[in-house]
Amino acid sequence: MTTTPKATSTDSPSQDRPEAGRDPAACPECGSTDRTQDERRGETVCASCGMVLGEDAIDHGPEWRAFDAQQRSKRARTGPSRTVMRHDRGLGTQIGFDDGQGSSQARAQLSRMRRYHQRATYQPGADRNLADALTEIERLAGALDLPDAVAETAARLFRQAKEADFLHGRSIEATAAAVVYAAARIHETPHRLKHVTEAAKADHESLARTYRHLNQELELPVPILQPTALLASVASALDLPPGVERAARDRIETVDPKAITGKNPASVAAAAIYLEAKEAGEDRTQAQVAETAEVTTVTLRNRLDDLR
DNA sequence: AATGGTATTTTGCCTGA
DNA sequence: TCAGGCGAAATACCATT
Repeated sequence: MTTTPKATSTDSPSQDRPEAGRDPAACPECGSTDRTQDERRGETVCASCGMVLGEDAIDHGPEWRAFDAQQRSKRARTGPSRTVMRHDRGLGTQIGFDDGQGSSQARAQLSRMRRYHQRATYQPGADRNLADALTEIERLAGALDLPDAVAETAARLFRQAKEADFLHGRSIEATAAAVVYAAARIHETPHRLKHVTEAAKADHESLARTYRHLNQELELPVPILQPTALLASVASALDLPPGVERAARDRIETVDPKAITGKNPASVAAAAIYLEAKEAGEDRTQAQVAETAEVTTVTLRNRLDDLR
């Protein structure tokens, strides 16, 4: 699930609120939401105080300008960007359909070439599997609302898995689901394995097993799930102001790691949110917080003890 | 009604046959 | 692939505010 900063959109923009940090889009230095782009340096700077808010912006546009279609086709030296989401990385050859001139014999030959080429491109076996898997990965990423970058990582992982002969004796579906889950973990886009299972064409059991093996075989760079990664979704689901989330983050970061390691990160996040909501006068009941974090009130209370 | 405590059961993960 | 062990979490039930 992507985070929706709901609170900011409902704030009336006409009202001047100088407190920094209230609005996550505001400049942390002076609170202004105005910003300018310095395209030469690739920086985003605050319009009122000049603080650099973002660096190394990537210019995705072409390095030339075209003023009409003719110029465009002349100046475009490249095809679409290579993508891991196509089984041939978008680099395939296609035989054109322009067979307007030439004998009927030549036309027939072209048509035959096209047909054979088509068959050769989608060769049965390996690439066929890959294409199927990529389709499934895209479908899952869509169903789970995952960003494109995650889907691309998933696709890359699947290629890796294939290279490593991981697929032998395993279902495409389970592996596809496993790489999607792995990619979500790698990108710290919190997603419960349970949710992936629901969207996947594989049962929880085999998915978990496949993921575990995948993790071992490819030695995936999966970071351990930090409670802080879950704060945003919990806070926004409870309609809490951004300040609560920030305070909760601080609290988790300053607590003795020994107190919370090995504990369900969702429960830690829930406890921090509960405490800070109360602190901010935005009381939520334990039951409410526990429910949104998908833990029980008992667990929540245990984490409250750990945090205080 | 919300919070907090406790005993017991369930669950998930790991390990080693 | 299975059993067994383990800690964490859930469940059920209680008391206190």
